[in-house]
Amino acid sequence: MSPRTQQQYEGIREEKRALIMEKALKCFALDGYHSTTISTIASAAGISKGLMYNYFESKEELLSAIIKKSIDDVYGFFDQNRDGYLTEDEFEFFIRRITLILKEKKMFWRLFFQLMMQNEVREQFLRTFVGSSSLFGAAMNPNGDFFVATILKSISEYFIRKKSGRGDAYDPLLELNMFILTMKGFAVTYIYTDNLNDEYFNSTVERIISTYK
Amino acid sequence: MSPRTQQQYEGIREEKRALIMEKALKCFALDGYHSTTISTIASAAGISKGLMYNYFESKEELLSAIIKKSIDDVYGFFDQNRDGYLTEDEFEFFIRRITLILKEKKMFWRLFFQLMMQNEVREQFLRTFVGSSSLFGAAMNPNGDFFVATILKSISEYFIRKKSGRGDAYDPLLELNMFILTMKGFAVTYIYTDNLNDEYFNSTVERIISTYK
Amino acid sequence: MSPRTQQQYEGIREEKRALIMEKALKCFALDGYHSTTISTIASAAGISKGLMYNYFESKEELLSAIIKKSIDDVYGFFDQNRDGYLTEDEFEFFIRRITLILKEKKMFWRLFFQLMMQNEVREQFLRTFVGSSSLFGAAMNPNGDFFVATILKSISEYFIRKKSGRGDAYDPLLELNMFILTMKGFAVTYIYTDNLNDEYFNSTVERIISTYK
Amino acid sequence: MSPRTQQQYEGIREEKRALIMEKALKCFALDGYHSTTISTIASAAGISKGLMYNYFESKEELLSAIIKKSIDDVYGFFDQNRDGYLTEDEFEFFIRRITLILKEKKMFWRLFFQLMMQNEVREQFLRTFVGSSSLFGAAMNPNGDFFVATILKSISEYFIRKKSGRGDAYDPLLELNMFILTMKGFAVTYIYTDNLNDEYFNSTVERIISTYK
DNA sequence: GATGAATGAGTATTCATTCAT
DNA sequence: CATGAATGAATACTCATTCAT
Repeated sequence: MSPRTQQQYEGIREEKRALIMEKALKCFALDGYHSTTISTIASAAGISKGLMYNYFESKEELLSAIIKKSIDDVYGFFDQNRDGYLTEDEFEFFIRRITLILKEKKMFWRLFFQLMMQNEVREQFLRTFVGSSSLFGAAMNPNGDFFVATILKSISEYFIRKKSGRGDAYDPLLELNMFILTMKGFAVTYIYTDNLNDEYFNSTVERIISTYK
Repeated sequence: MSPRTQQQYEGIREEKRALIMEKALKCFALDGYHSTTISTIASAAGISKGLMYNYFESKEELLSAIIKKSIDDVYGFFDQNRDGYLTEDEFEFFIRRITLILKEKKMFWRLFFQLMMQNEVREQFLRTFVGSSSLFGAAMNPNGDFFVATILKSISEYFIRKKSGRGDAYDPLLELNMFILTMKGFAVTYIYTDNLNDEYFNSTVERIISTYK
Repeated sequence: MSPRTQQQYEGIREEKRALIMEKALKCFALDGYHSTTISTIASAAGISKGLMYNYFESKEELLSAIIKKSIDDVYGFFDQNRDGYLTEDEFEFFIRRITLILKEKKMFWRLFFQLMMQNEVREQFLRTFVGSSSLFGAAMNPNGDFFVATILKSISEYFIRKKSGRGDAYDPLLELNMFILTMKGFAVTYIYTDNLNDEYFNSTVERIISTYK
Repeated sequence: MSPRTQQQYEGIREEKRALIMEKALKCFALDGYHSTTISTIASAAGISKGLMYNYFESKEELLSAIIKKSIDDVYGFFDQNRDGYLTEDEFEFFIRRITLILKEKKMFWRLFFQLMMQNEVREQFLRTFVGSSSLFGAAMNPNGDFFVATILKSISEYFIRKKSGRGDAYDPLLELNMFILTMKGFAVTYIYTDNLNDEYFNSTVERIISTYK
């Protein structure tokens, strides 16, 4: 009889918001942002079309919210207090982390690559990246850099340090580049293969580690 | 009325068809298939909307035609009469070929990756791949294999042959896998970077060759 | 439970009803009936959307209630027991009254004109006017005439009486007509000017009086 | 068989555009802008909903186009080359002109008043009025004033000139004010009365002339 | 009484496709 | 062959109203 408390309402809202975002992410990732209708998402979340707009202002805002949350989640996977110096073990740990994130956030990465492939979207994304960053606020380091930049710097330094004790033929930046390409190729392969077996996944991870550590 | 006139007409028709496909490919690749309207393509090709339907039955058929032609073009880049045995020099040549195709057909690869990212499209694509193959008819070898499979087989054998004279630690299949991942990563990087400088491109190619040859 | 409590509830109810109507009138008048949402009104009144429907059956019924109350208020401004005979002083008083009502009920008049401009609404309004009059019940005279008619009759007779002692050129009905047009023009001007200064307002009133008294 | 010429297409477009604007104006004026749906207008114009958007970008743009055209039409009714000095006969002619425009453009004036009554719209309108004026470009005088201002100035001077030869009691600005109020009242009355008889209309015009000339 | 989550009918708008000329 | 006017099905979004709590 008595109305729900403020907290109950908050609870309902948060839960439903999360549910919608989860279902929408999956739809966007699998069928493409444009091919996914609000109706489809609503159905997937078991609610009416209208209610969608009680939680998100527009389809675009829903997308933004998903991206923001996902980036924050990804960020949360990394140890934010590290000093930036990578030991060999930390480098290995880093690779395992990345590949774990790939698995855990597979749908997000699908969406991410998909979006990166459309000029208009990518530019907006990168602008947000560099610009006001309200969208990626949480994904910033204390010094204001986007955390991806920080990580890249650490890895870069790792490869440069490895140079000492090797011949002149070893170019740390080319090595870094090869590492990145391999990781990217692995990511794309994993993300767009529907049923990649674990054995392949794991042995590839080990191979990457043994190659670049 | 005379055969010659008939032929001329055919020629003009083919030219216009090619023009439409070229413009459409660019639009699809840059803005996305769904975000590109028939009107936009018609404008880009300098013709009216209505005339589009004189050349292609539908937007989807236009897409199919583009894919088919592109695949045939790509196929044409490879020597179809080779025996399947790759020497070291042929392997190097193969890598250079692949990266050249990447450059020459950049827009197609963009479109290709974009399409692969949508379940429905990918499934249809793969079905066509395995099934009746009307779409990819030309891309078949005399023995009926899709040429990609043939190429993969050659490369696979190349890596296996390399094993002789190396220690047990060297696993040719893992090596092959790393090679493929690197190539894929390179492809994705190149395709989705708007102004990748030639120096980076070339030195990466050399690095890949020196690593995997 | 006790009668007093019951009464207190009634009192609170009436107060809240009045508050809602007041806020709604302002919103309707300023932004338009259709452009005003139930949510907006609820917010303005400091209550929830749902509670609105505890006080008014629908948006339309809310509008009806506002109109009815406003008309009754306007009616209350006039002396209902007058005999219908206007002296010169009473005529002057009448004009001052009208212009005062204009000020006091500015928002209502805005809404009123706005509604009169839509065919469907106007027709319904006029039907209610002539017909069962549930809406305007209170605004009726004991003899059943709508009070506007009564007032018009009095004024009409006032103008006719003025004729005696003037030349044939003076047509009382035309004079009445001019008076009404001027009043209407003044009303429209005042109602739709956001910050009309008092000086203009007052001197115009004096001018109207001196012209038509 | 041969396609329509450029001119034929232009002709069709202009005719249909005019038809849509005419029907839309009527709907907007009679039922209100918000209450009129695109479907209704399309039906009234005998075309499909979709075609509406071949001629106007949006409902709002349709409204803008109607207003612009109407204002230009109204402007065309006035002699733009007059010197600004009004003789008595010209003043009379001016009043007759105004009332004629009222008749000819009744629907537009209904719409105009309706729009003026909504805060948001009015402000935008007035901004356009004073500001860049792309909307009302044609309604400007060579010296850049909106023509309404020019006309008001002429009339104002007319009333001031009339003062010479009258007693001190005669205040030309108050007289001007009364004139404007009367005209406005007449306009509103005419515009919102569905079947105003001609006799009333004409005798009122004569009365206004004889009063203020 | 009070809340706001939930619904669904309705509205503006887009766009592939058709068709008269 | 060529044009662009015309159609209609689909889609994002709004908002009055209902209802469980």
